[in-house]
Amino acid sequence: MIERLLKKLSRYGPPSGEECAALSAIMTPVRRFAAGQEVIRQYSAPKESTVLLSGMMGRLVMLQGGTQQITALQVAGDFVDLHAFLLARMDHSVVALNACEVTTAPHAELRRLCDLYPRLARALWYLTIVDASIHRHWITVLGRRDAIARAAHLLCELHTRLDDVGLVDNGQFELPLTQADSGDVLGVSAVHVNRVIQELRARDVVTWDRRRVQIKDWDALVAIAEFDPTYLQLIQQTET
Amino acid sequence: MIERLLKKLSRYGPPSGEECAALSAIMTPVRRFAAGQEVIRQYSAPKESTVLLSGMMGRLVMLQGGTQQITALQVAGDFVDLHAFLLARMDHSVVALNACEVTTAPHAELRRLCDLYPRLARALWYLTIVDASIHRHWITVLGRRDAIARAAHLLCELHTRLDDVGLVDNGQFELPLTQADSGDVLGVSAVHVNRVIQELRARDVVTWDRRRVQIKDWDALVAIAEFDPTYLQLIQQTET
DNA sequence: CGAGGTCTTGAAGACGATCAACAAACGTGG
DNA sequence: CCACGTTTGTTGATCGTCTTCAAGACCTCG
Repeated sequence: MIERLLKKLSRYGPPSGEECAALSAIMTPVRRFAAGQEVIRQYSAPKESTVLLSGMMGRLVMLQGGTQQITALQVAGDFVDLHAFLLARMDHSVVALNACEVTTAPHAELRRLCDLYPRLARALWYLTIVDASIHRHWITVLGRRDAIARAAHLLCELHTRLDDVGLVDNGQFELPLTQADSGDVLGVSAVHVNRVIQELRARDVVTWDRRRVQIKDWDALVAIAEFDPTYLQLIQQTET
Repeated sequence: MIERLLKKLSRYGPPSGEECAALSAIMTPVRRFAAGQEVIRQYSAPKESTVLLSGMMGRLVMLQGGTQQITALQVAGDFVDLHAFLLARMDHSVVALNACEVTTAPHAELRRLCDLYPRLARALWYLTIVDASIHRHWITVLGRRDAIARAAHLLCELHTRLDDVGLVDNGQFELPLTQADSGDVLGVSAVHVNRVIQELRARDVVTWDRRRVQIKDWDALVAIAEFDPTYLQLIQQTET
């Protein structure tokens, strides 16, 4: 069930069969969420952490004045709120962007496993650190790049992350974000997202129609985004 | 020596005397850095992690075209690059913003302690998660707030974090950032930083002169920044 | 006292926000 | 299966924020 998660964990150092089995064993039955549903509520204090099995979710912060910001996107195999394992309260909500399947790991069980298997604990820790690396990267994207580079960057990142879990088909993948949602990710208005997409289309770099993206010129997209996937930490680590 | 760090760690759950002693014991002798010095080089693979004892540092990413972004500021007591413990390569450099004192913890020793003391491991993990929480918050600040709110937010955050380690004196603290540096934190040009500071001065909210900031109207500053310190996680956690 | 860094100011222009209106796609119920 | 309402996407016009460039003033430190 959680193969995709185990694959990500193995990037830090393959967990033993025993560790994999132990982690799999504490997972609760699959639950489903419809597009738009709130999976985790801001300010709540969950007693379990959620693994996304399929679909896409966003971490959403509501601001006064009705504006909102999506601080992260989660794809299949991500441990969506592993940080809640150690943090008292959620500082954001998590919403399903399309139909999603999840399973959860009770915090008490996680704690037991972390005490028992220090290397598994570090592999989980590692996941949260990769998350932080992605956050830092988006700080530079939002701080220093214009709208078209931001949009291109989003597509590059999602292409790479989705490809990693086998969800890219010939340069084509599902992007369940409306243009308004994309604006909340990129920190620009929905109208401007539209104009930027048109620009990308005009340059024959991508097509982006009805929640499906097709990359037509990867190199050009990478150039616009100044994309360097290092920060995604998709290469194998070696415990020194 | 690392009292400030231990205090931060204790927020997750007071480490035992044994854990504190063990952590203190692996720390290397104090090293000093001058303002402007590069403490950790981007793309390097450090074999030890750095604790900032005094001074302030910034995590800096260089971009093509000569622009740069500071993705985080570190204050006394911070474990500056604890994430490097688990990450193969630094995706950014760390520079001293004023005269700094540091000590370091060799990764091999850290690993040994984490195997030995699972609760200490979780407290360290917790530190990296608070870092990520701060990153997420800055994503919303950069994505959704204008320049004056960003500047006010920076001052609010630094006031709160510095106050936490006893470095605020009557609303006054040292901010060793030039206006150009501040621009690299806030994602705006140096010129605009200047204009925003003048606006804050004109509104009688702060004085900010020669690396010293004096908060004159905290409530007004908080209002401009829409500052809510929850994300800094400065309240005591309780392990459930 | 001179030199380099930092701060300040002005003017011009780019980028993106906002508002408003309409078109296209979607989904829901009759 | 169509009708209708709602959501999403598209376009144009106007306006404000912030960038860029350039120049001068002010510190600070050797």
